[in-house]
Amino acid sequence: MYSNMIQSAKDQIAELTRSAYAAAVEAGALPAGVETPVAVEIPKDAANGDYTTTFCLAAAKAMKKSPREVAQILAGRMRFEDTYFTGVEIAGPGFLNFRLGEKWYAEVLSDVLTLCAAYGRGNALEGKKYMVEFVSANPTGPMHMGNARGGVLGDTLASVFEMNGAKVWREFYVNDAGNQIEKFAKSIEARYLQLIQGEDAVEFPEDGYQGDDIRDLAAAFREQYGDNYVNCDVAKRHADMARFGLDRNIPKMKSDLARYGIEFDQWFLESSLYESGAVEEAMAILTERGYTYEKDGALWLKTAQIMRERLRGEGKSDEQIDKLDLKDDVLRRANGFYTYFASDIAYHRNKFATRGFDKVINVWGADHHGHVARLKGAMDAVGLDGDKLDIVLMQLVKLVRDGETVRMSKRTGKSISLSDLLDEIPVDACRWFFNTKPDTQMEFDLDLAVREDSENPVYYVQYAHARIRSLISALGEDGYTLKDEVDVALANSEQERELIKALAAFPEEVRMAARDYDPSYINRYLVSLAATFHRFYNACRIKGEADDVIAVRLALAEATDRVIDNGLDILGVSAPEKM
RNA sequence: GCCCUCGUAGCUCAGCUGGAUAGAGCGUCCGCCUCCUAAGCGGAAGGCCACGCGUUCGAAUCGCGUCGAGGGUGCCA
Repeated sequence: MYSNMIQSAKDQIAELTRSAYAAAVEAGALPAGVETPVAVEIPKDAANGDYTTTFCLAAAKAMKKSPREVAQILAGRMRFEDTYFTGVEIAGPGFLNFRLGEKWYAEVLSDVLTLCAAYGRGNALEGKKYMVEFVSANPTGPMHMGNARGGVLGDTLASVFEMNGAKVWREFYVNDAGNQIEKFAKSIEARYLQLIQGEDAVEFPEDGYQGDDIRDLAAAFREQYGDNYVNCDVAKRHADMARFGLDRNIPKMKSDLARYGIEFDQWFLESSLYESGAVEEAMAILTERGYTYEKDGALWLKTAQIMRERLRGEGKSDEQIDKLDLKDDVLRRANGFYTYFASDIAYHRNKFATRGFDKVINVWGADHHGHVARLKGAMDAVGLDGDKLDIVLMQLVKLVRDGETVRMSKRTGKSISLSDLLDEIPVDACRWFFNTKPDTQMEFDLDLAVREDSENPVYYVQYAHARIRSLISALGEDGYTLKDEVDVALANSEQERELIKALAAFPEEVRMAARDYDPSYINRYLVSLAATFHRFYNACRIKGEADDVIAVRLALAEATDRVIDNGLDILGVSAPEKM
């Protein structure tokens, strides 16, 4: 059961317009064969109707008449019985403006109250198996602001897909293999030996991880194993130290993310791809398909050729492609180790070929953008469809306090980690603020996020919810509860009509958030819904009115509350009863 | 050099597949509680939509170019 009353209204106008055109052709008033699509919009100014179509402006030329003439002819042939509309008027250069009738308002209200928690759901992605892979932070150290933003964004995006009917899998890819793990092990090793033999006796690797967290791991390792690893096989020492570090870091990441309300269906280990032979297998397929070659002792992927094929498919000319200066990529280094790219190909092949996802969305930091096209191309090269993989790139987060950029934590003097942030900012505010449009650089105002007042949009929305709860309970004490039947015609003030229209918009916002991979539609919508409610609350009293007026206004308040609840639920922000 | 993202009010940002006088919040100024939560509401001021050319009935929106900001440019992940 779904409801999208905006879409329903638009569909009706398109239908009304098309049949009016057909009738006009029949009568010989307009030429046949004009296929201009009927675009339906909601005018910014309600004075121009509740809905409008620009069909006459767009089709006039092909019909060899002025837009207003076309409008005249069509308007005269529209029948509004059993539609949501009361009539049509011609305006401006040739707009057809339609006015909603009671039927539409009544259906919106009853849909919200009937569907309850399901109101807002859509079927655009019905039956689709989606994966959202996000955060996937390097397990060699603490997570940073970018991971926090990615975590919230990915989690909310996943919820948005679910609301549109998809079956969604949330996944964290753990880079527990390869070069950086070796570096991780060597860093712990150096700190461990330094603890025992003195700082100066052991040189710290030049490209090692400098953070205190590595020192802590080394100390903990020593506490557990004493000096046993001083004279030990180096390979074993590295392996055991890496294992030790990961076994501490990964649970920490899980618990840090859990503080943000983020839970994954799976933590997928990169190492498992090596253990299962999936990397070898993917490389074999690429080789078999003729996309690899060996040079300088390394195994290379013919990225330039693959990308050329892909870009040609997108309609790019050879000249444009030449300018890109495409280069091939190393899959297996001369030292015998596979690159990250190689395991990533195996990983994404696993997502599609082994696990059968229809669509995979990866949330990445914008600094990875150079990798996007290559990975899509590599999917083509292993015989899959790179277009099933979409990457959401997020720009960086800039923390601001007192109008100045903050790079370091006050407390630790280090770059601010995801858990540091939560020590300072409530989780609701974090989830709200990080859920911004991914492709814009984000300024996170620490002063604003902690403010518990009207300047903070989280509280503005939560306040609307709390206000409604208290209103409803006050009415309940007077014996007024939600009725099955109310007369929407009594809710005919401007504020009431606007509120119902706002309620009707929710499913459409949920749909667009999924379409554009941008869950911040929900944030903006909720602020606007809350504002519409506050205006209604101010203009329309409830207590003390006639019983049937109380009934319909109470229903409006209930419905608004329901929608705010559903919206906040998608965002993972709480909806307090009292504030 | 080349590629990606961005440039809209003092600040943070909306503006959907081109549509009617360019929107919101914050900040500034002026009002509104004997009455359901004033964490609210109403009003005022504030814009060459970076700039130029083009496409069209119509451009903040699409195309090309210039300038500016951030990111990337791969045997790192």
